[in-house]
Amino acid sequence: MLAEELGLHVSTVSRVLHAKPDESHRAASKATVERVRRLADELGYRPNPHATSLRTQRSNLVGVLVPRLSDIVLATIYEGIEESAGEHGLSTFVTNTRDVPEVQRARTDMVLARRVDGIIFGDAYADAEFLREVAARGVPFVLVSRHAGDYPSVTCDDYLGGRMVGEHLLGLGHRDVAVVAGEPYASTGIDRTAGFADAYAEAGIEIPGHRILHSRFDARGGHETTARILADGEPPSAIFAVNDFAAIGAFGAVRDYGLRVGADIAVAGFNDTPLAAELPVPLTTVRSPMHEMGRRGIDLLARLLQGEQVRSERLRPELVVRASTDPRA
Amino acid sequence: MLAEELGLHVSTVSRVLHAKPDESHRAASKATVERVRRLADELGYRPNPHATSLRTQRSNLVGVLVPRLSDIVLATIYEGIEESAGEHGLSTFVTNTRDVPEVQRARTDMVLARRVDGIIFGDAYADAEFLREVAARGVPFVLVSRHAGDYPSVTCDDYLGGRMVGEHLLGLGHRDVAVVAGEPYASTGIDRTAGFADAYAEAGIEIPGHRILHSRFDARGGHETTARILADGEPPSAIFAVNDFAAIGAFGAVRDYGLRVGADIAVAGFNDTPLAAELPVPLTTVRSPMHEMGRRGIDLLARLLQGEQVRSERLRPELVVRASTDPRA
DNA sequence: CTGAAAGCGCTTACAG
DNA sequence: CTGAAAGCGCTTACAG
Repeated sequence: MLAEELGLHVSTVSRVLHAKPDESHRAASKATVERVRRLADELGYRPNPHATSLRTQRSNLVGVLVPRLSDIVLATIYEGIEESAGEHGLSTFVTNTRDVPEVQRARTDMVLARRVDGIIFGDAYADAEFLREVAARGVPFVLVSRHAGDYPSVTCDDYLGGRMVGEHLLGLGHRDVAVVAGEPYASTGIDRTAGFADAYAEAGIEIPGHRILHSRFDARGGHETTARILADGEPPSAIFAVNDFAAIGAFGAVRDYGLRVGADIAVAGFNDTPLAAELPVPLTTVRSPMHEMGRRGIDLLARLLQGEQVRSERLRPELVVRASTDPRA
Repeated sequence: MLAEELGLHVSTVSRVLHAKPDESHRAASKATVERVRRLADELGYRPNPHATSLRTQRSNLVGVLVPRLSDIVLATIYEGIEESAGEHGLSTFVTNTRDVPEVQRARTDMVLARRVDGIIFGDAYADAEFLREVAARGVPFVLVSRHAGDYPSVTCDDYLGGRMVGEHLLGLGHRDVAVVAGEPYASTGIDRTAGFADAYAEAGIEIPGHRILHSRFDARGGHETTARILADGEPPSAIFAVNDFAAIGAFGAVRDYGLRVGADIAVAGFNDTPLAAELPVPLTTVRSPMHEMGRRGIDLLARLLQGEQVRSERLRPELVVRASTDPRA
């Protein structure tokens, strides 16, 4: 440690630098404390975190696994995580797993090899199979975006969001509707679809199985799946895509089919990404607190690392009506 | 190190684990090598990287600074970086700087405090002022996406891309055009605008200053700036927005103004993000090799860390014509 | 009030 | 062929 031009022992300096403001007197004399502090920030001294980790057996590092960072939803959640991590004295690093189980496993091993104190999974499979293994290894972790099993998670109330869309479309008189439902292993798509279907069921309308199709979460996935829906007999009068990208892909498919979004067929998405409002036909969608989800996620993990008990959180969504479902909007 | 149930000294084990396949005989006897290796992967042994870093004075860590990860362009570049980093035995971590100089400085300090071996900047200011400081500190770094000064960089040939759009619009007969030019400090926007303007200049058309407006790089920025262009006298017949998000924002502004993209006014973007093709009016844009940029960026840095000399790379863009400029497309 | 020792888990040059 | 020592930069309980 460079601060030995003070003629002090490392241990003294270390003590000073670690003392809480109010008990610095236990570390060294007032004069010494003063000198150490001054030189430290004059030199911009920063303890070597590798040495600290080695010594304290705590890295203050957390690994974050996401399906892909190029998905703006996850990127935004990660921004929240990173932002709040600093406030807890934690450093984070993200990695993409593309929702591929072998990659999830490999990346988990990688972050563990880097001796993280905990993990945030943004790519949980609803079956929680892999998570059980991780839990069995005693690794502290938290889920964001998707929930699974009883593991601590911070999610949007996706079921409620799906209901909101269902009730909205019902209110507009749509009775023949279809769902671009996302991947079958993600609680987001599952819950949004369930909430939507339940709203219809309560109105006495059972959405038939062939109207609910799984899909990838990106624009191309939404396009392909919507094209299949449109190719299947009479087109529905409304489509609920469980995220905005899939909805934008639905726009493309509707366009190719020769129909106009909003005028001929209603389309709704989910997440209210920044693009939704800017589309030529603005997209009706459900605002989910992505940033907040990230912040709360790391907060939860920080508390877990302190040994506290934590409870899952479910954040409230909000319906945003635009012209893609309601021309008057 | 746990592998001492072999009854061997740590140093022997370490030697074995670090020997290249062909010279393992210099590390230990054949039998010992065998035993060590077997137990190591039976136990999934992974050396503690903090200890290794401390000892070797090399962290194999690289810090990546980007304006924001929720910008799909940067997120995709980062995916390329992360992918290729593994092949070089490097680990990366990203952080957002929001293009704010104080944040860039703070985050640079932060990654340095974590003892990275090098940095990749995706947020370089064209004036290179801050980069000169970093270089003066002797930190190895590489730029991606934007270039600045003579520092090693991997970028798209943005000037050429801008030219391509200019020539395309000229070919379609557009003479009164406007540019949503992006932030004045980013080489991407600067070069794309310059290439575009030069194409027009060579055709004898000087684009007037009030037709070239700076803007934020996101959808809202594109919207606001386009609205200003449209409010300023007779609308141009075509708009070049220097990235796809700004172009999508331009879509929104054109729509609000009561015009139709493609039919009444041509709009072109840049980057060919996955959404471009899916828009209700598909977007003409320039494909830039984002993923590849990331891969090459970390390759360059890896070579720099080996002490090699490196040269900047400029990757070739490709024009993708769609209906937003050409209804026949 | 301050120093000195021990030790976190490695790697490397050296000794035997 | 293998062991033992030194040391990377810290922190912490202990001694004086």
